[in-house]
Amino acid sequence: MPELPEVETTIRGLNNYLQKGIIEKVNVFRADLRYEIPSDLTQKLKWGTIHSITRRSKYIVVEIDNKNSTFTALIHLGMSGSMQIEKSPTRLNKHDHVEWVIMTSSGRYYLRYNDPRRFGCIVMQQGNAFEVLKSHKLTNKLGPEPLTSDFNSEYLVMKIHNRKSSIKQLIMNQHIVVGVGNIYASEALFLAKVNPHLLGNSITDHQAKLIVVMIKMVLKKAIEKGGTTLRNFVNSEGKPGYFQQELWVYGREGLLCKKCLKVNIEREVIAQRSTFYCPNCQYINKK
DNA sequence: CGTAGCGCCTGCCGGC
DNA sequence: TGCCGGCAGGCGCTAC
Repeated sequence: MPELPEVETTIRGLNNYLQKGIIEKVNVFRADLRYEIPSDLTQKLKWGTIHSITRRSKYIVVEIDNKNSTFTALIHLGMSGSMQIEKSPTRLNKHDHVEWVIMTSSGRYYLRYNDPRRFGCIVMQQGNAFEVLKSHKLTNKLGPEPLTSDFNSEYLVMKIHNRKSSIKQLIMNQHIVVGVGNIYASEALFLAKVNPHLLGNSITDHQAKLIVVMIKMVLKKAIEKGGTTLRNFVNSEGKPGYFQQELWVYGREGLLCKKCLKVNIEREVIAQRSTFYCPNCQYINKK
């Protein structure tokens, strides 16, 4: 579920409360997520200090110092995950799988990992965040962050110019650029006026420039709005995002295009994922 | 190497 | 009311 803006919103919330916190206890209620949570996680993290909470791609990256060693946890929210902070040990919600009890200078907090579908994961490896991201199988082949200058149109053209997949699939490919998921892929292509069916090898330099600009723009605006809440995404303080009000095409099948006001938004399945576009604004010019 | 398809799992919604 | 199909913000694995 969460794409880059929702994960970014989540880590900003966590950093508001948990900086330099000490992990007093870890409770694992259910370990069978995408990968089994290692059974020594509890013991290894106990009395560790949270050194940093950052984001890489859609992973929440938590670096923890403990005695003479450093560990880094990579937390992925999958399709339906979220993290929430409670100020008191309230009753657990359904699908709360892990809880960290964290003591900070402003008090004790209960951080819960909730994930109904359990497509998310929590993995941990010895080393600091940089070392683990560079070496871990899940993160060592990731493409550039979309909001950095490493992601530019020259790079994108280089990665897609000989690809036969659709541009929609390519911008969702985390080896090409990270963070773009199913909502923001449709939105960015709409803003760039590029039809999602177009193949990578047919994208012009001009279109690549627009795609890059629009990916950056849509992600930045979504972060400002606290992300998109379709069903149940809430940030770490339990509040929803507000970007769904600004969506041009996602989830608007059969509704009038808000830009051209001429035709209805269409939904088609591309690579097993719902794809929304305006057949007028994103018309394919066949020569 | 690139591409296509499957499967992991729970919940919700609409139609009958 | 209940059952069933379809759908859901991700991504790794496999086969070709």
